[in-house]
Amino acid sequence: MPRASRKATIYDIARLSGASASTVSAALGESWRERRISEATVEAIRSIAAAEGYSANMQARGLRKARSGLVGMVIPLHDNRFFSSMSQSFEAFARERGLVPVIASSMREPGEERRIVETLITYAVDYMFIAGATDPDAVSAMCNAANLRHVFVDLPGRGAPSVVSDNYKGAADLTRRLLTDRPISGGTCRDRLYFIGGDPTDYASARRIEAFRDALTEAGSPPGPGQIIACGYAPRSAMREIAALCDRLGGLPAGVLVNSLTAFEGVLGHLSGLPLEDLRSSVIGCYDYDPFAAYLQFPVHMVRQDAHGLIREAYRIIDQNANDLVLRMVEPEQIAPRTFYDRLFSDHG
Amino acid sequence: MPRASRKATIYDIARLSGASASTVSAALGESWRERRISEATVEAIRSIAAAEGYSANMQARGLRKARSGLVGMVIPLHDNRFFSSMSQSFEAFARERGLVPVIASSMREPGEERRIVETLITYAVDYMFIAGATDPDAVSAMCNAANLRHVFVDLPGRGAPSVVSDNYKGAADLTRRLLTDRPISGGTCRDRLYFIGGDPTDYASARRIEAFRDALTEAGSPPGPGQIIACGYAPRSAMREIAALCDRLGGLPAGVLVNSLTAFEGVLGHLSGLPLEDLRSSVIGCYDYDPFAAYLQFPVHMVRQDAHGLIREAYRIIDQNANDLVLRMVEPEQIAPRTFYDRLFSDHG
DNA sequence: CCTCAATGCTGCATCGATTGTGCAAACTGT
DNA sequence: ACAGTTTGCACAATCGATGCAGCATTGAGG
Repeated sequence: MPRASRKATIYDIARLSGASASTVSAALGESWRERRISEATVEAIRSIAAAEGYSANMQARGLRKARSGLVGMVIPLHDNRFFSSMSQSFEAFARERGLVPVIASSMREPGEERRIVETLITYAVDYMFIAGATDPDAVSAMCNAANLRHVFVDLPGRGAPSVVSDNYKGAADLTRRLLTDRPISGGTCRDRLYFIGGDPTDYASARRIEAFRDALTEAGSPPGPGQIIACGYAPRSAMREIAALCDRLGGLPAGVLVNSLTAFEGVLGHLSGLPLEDLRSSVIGCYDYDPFAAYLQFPVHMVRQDAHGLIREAYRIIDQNANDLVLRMVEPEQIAPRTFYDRLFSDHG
Repeated sequence: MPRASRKATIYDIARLSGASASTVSAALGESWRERRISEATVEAIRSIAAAEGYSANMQARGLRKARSGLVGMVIPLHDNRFFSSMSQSFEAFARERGLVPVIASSMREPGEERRIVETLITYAVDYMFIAGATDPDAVSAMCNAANLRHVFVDLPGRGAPSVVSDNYKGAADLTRRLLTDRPISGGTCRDRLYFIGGDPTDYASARRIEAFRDALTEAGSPPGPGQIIACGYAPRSAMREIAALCDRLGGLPAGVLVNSLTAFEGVLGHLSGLPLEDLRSSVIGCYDYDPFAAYLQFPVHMVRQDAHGLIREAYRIIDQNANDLVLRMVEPEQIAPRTFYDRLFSDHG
């Protein structure tokens, strides 16, 4: 039992075993065979190391080998179903490769994002994923200066391979589902579909808005100017906007496509104050998925993005050492109201 | 612009500035004043470093200083509202202190937990938080061997300071609320409250079960053997158990306290198949909080744990350098059905 | 008996940053 | 003008692990 407060080093093991530090290093690593250390010596050294509770100092190893064994990922925030799923997958794949994941959240602020990337570079992460980048070009510039391989996820960059959700297809399919449920009937504003939430300068939202527009146009009723209300992600502003919309129209419109769960929280804040009858005459869709939102007083069509698939593809790009500027698409999944249990249970057991 | 693919080091800056490496190191750090480097030299070195895009190599610094600037946290899983909130707070507090957070998930497996702690130790994290530890004693043993300060969160350990949610108070208050809503009336089994979900060997669940039992006893109706159904956290088993219970009783009981959101997903799978009338005659509580779950077809009393407060206290213990075996309690918050918006908006805006 | 090769290991420089020590030059006071 | 102090910096050791180059042994072959 090591009585000292300091951790044992290879020098301690060397002293205890009578071997040299380089032999200890080789014996504890993979290279002892090619360095012609006898099996007996290796065994002896290993048992002493185990007895001393030795474990390598990654700082020293990383310094010498110029790699850290760390993989970095930047996400906008932890406290979000989509991104925390990405974290979970990111970590699982990292462990599979014997790497240690470091996940940092940028709060969607370009400054914070840059600082995080800087930090990860100083820690010499072996490669990096950036999810929902706010300034992909700046990130690529920094990574290239540091010779660091990186992949953009969920929001593409021009400076590196990217893996994104097929926002266009997801939103187009969702819009078509809403239209099937509640076909565009009369010509009044109340008979139309509305798009609420998100930031039109945001890549994902822009694609979804485009799809919404195209799907409506394809159905013979291109959206008017007031039909797309990209009021950001905050619940509060979504609540204000849906209330204002209902005021303007004199009631709920035929359908609402809410862009993001946070905006949906706000919309719900308004809807929950309405009589159930009103809700039943409208159709609600939400881009993104929450199991409880699927169980509301009224049916909600949802889209579940494939966080695991996005990360899988990102790792695949890294594994293949592919540096060409690919833009890979991963399809989201449509979730019909109140049917998630079948899927959930067929997945897990 | 640095043409090489390698990152600039202090030696590069030293060469370019005509100063020595030690002067560069001092100039770029905090110690230049006490090392009596002239302000002019410092400025010159800093501008060259900036031009070269220099940033320190943390592996080298960490090796020399025997600290890494990393803080570790182990959580059971990322993909969970409570724990991802903890991640968010953990990261914010870490940044406030100029540290880099490393968060790893143990999947509630003791083996994985040990491996993660080992890994964090090899990366020389400056201190570590362990949330929902599965084997706190083993963790403490490893940390002590490595001379690593650590704090247990959400589930206490005997080997280090701990910060936990006041599970007893939260569950007792929730139980009393349910009793207020639906006072124990007749003597039949259907007129009672039931506790569903969680693992009785788990610290948090055990405390909650104890509180449930005490609150019922205090109300003059101690729970019978079948009234506490700790069937784990999986939605599937919770769904099976609530269905079996309703079968046994011939309908929904007077009230159900569901222990965890995941179990609640399962319960909901059953409840959603029942007529709304049946639900309205029962009262539902859930330990843990989800904004959408607060908007179901029927009122749900929820408990929101104070993830931010837990982490704040954990950091406070670290900051105070307090190593005595404190067990600090953080109170959860009761959330009445459908009232969360007031709070949400008063928080954020 | 001597050469040559294989075996099993050791020594030493190295990665990049920090820090204790030392040492000129400039400056102060007398 | 000279001792003593301050200023401003350079040198070199160090952190722990790695890997190249080399150096004794031992054994085989002629």
